[in-house]
Amino acid sequence: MMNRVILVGRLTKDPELRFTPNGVAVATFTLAVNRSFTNQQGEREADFINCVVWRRPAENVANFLKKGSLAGVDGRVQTRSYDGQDGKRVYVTEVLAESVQFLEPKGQGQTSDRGDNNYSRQNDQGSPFGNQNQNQRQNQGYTKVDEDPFAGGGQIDISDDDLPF
Amino acid sequence: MMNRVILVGRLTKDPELRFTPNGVAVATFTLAVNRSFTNQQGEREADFINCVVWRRPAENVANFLKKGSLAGVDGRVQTRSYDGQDGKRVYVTEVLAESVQFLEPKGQGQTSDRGDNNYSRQNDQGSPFGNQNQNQRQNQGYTKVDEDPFAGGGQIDISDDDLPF
Amino acid sequence: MMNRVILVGRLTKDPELRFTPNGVAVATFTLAVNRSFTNQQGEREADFINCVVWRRPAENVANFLKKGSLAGVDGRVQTRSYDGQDGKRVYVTEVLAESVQFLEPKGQGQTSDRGDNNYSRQNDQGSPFGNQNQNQRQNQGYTKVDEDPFAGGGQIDISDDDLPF
Amino acid sequence: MMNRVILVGRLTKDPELRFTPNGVAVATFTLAVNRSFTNQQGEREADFINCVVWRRPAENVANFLKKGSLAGVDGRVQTRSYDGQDGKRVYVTEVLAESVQFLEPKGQGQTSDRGDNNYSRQNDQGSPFGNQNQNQRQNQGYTKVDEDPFAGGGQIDISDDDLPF
DNA sequence: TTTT
DNA sequence: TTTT
Repeated sequence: MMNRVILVGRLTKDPELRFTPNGVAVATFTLAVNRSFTNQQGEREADFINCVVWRRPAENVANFLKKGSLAGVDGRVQTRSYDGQDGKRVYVTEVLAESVQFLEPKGQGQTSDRGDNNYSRQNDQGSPFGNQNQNQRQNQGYTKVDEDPFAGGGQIDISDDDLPF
Repeated sequence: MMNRVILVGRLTKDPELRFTPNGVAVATFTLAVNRSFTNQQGEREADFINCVVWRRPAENVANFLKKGSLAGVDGRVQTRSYDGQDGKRVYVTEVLAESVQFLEPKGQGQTSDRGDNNYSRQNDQGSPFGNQNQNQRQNQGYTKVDEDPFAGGGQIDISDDDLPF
Repeated sequence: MMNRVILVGRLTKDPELRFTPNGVAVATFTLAVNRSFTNQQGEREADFINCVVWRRPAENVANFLKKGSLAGVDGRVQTRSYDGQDGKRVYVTEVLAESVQFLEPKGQGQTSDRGDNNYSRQNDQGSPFGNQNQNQRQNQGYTKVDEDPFAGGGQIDISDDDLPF
Repeated sequence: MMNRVILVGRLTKDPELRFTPNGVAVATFTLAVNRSFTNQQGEREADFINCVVWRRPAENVANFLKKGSLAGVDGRVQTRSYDGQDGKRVYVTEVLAESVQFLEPKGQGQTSDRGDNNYSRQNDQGSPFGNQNQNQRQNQGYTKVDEDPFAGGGQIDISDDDLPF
């Protein structure tokens, strides 16, 4: 079994940083990756790929990337599911970034690599995108770190069972 | 911009082969890729990744792979969206397989590689999964190739605008 | 069998463009890819990876990349061997670039993708690095395209048998 | 900077397991990866790619893989150089395997993944292939683990400076 | 015999 | 509901 994804693209908006109840950082962002070919209408389309990154690299992403930043992701494809508000199961496919590379001219040389720390690969999992997948409108309960990461209730909807502790 | 995915896993069920109104073959299948680590409960989970493949390799997939087959995929992450039956937009992330490798002991050496043909990369796109992502139960309108690939109305819900003609 | 390489790094010097006797363009360059970790001495090392690219993308590489350019490569690992001048066999491992991405701020959006053309994957092979691997000092017989690509004798030391004709 | 390689192929011979003076295991093997296309003569060629793997996965490789085994490698391209016996510098390009997947029917589910341990990515480096690259004939000074891994002098020609201690 |  |  093998599972490897490499992406280079631009953030569609600022990354979102959240924390689990245990204080583990997790950042989410969407990469727009322009296709190398044009469609029937001669337009160059893009894929908009949701990415998740945990711990130290998550903090680096939040600190160094913003809307429009060029970034590279090395990670795996991850699937999960949850019960939607209308009662039916929703399936989500996203990219778990194991390392994130900052490719902006000024940010060059910056790396956000989980290989720099001591966390085992087992740690990188979970579902920091809200239970709405690409629909993150009702995330108002979550706290972005640059606002108040430890604010009461500023938590992510991941049970501790899914977390690396 | 770069976008590359490599997967090795097993088909969760037989692949589905369909044809566009213009007779272009497209196969869909889901790969179960076991994770290399265990979760909090010590269980080894898997990711279930939807894959799409077009034209000649699609036919090879339909002919040589079945539920449980070990296969490798080299392709890209692709996103698309459609209007769900409840009126809200549904976002889908899947893998566009550019080549599929048959890794079964007997099938070794078999390849389904889009590089063997003359189609440009522009051709490989579209959305052969029904409009339900991992929920393909109501695909009754589509024709599986091993039933009657050219049956009247046996078509895929892709507008011709999305197709390589 | 699967074989996929993705690199992002900087050209160590200007790419070299040559032509086969049949006029097929081939460019070679070396990517310096900084490692994401430091060595025992706390220094960040790099890998210097030889890359080869054929035809249209080769010309794009020669036209748009130069020493220091940030570039992404999507390709395969390729090995070949030849008889060295001292009579013993020399083994070479390099990267056959199937597409090259220009990641410089000004060059953004520029792509050199073999998927844009009609060449089959079979075409991308051969050994445009001189028979000296990383030692290209005696390339004086080869003609760079911006000098005179079709000058008499301005050829690459590849037999026609290795070429896509 | 990004550097990722994924290979699936067969071992050309039994892997070789050695130990550094500090007792760190390192295995080397060559993967034959058949190309997906044929050459001018209609023959299907292969690339013969040298791979290196460290520590626990190295021991798993030595224990579970042998000549002819189907294996998958996820790693990076690594270059190094050394002074050849004739005084000139020799440059080597090989694959540093970060995880190795056993794809044999019986070995399925077996994984040799460095993500299962606590070693940081910094640890995975060095040059366990003899100083002859693809020419490993005079390795008689190294000790294969299944002979006597801790025999006096059974060491690898890596200075401690290159090792993770 | 190397890039920023 | 998207990036340059």
